[in-house]
Amino acid sequence: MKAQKIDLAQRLQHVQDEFVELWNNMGSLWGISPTMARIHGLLYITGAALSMDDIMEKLGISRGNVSMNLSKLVEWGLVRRVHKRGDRKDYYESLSDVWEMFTLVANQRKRREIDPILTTLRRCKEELSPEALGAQAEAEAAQEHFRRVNELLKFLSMVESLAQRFFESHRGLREAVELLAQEAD
Amino acid sequence: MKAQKIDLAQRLQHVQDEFVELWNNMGSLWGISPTMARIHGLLYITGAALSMDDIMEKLGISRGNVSMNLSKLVEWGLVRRVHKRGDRKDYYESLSDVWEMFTLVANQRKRREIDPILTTLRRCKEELSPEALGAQAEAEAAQEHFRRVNELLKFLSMVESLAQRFFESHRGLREAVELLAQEAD
DNA sequence: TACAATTTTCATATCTTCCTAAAAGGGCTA
DNA sequence: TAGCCCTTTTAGGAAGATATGAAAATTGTA
Repeated sequence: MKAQKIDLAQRLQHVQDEFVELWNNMGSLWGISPTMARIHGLLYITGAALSMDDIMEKLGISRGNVSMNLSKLVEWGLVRRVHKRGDRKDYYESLSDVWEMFTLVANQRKRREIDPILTTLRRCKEELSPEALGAQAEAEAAQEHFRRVNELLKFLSMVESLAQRFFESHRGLREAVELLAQEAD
Repeated sequence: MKAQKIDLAQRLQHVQDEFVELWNNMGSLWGISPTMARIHGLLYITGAALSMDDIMEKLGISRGNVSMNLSKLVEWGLVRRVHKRGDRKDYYESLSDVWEMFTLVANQRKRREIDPILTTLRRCKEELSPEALGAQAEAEAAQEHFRRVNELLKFLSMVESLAQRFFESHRGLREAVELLAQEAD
């Protein structure tokens, strides 16, 4: 029986390592740094509230690094601080709902990356508009530029409005996915 | 009239610069390197077939760099080589359809990032299955790990099957967007 | 308030990624 | 096949991103 327990612990450990490594790679997809992703992966897979020391030890990274990345994770909303009575340490635990996590990340990225792009694109369009160019707007080159900026703007505006609708909560996301899945039958 | 033409050229130049800079930032969102993105941005906004020398000059980057990034762009399918009769230089031109470009990028990322993740996740699930763990599968920790891996797997499988359906061509993407937009009314 | 336990900050060090310049490669044309 | 023109590859270096560790700040307790 003892041997079995040790065995189990090892197996879990192994799966955890594999999972953390996986999350590490997934960081680039989510637009977060690898270490931040690893910490989150560890918290997600274990499902436990861990202290900084736990994390330092399990991932072999320094205290400062853990501290900085944890505070980013908390800021993103993927992880929250929890306290244990009679213990002065802070503990951290991951959200457990995959949909919710995904939605949070998607929203962050939208706000931080898509929105500024839209602003710039609108300005470009402005600068190429007939009002700004006057008679020169007739020029072939100007028209081509205008057309391309506009195409892109149309596309991204659409993406943005859908995101608005479906990504503002994880319920919205579920709804969207169900809708699409249904159609796929 | 002359002054106007010069003026127009300057304005277009300015918009191009702004656009290239924008694309540069967008690189991270698409998962391509900033320079690769800038080159593509330039080709997209000008709508012209440019030579390596043109690109080197307009973006101020070295020949080797342009060469490497162009070949990646061609590999991704975002840019294609074109030849001009009586000219030994290669020229490069971007796709013009925004939907098509987006679909290409999405597919690349799926293949290169999501698919490997799914493979790993399935292996993790395997290792945590009752078959692999036997009686130990009853342990609370094992069950929690299993549940979490499984949640994620379900989520990503769904994403993957939707992507299969809707991202395999840009027509599919349009279809999906229309469906969602409709529902949003 | 003083002390001890934690966490955060920040200057420094390390690592990775990207870029360049130069050399090698490939293919026309004469 | 020699010479030219253009492209690709590569080794090394520069810039940027990340991690570290120790000092400073914060927090809770007596």
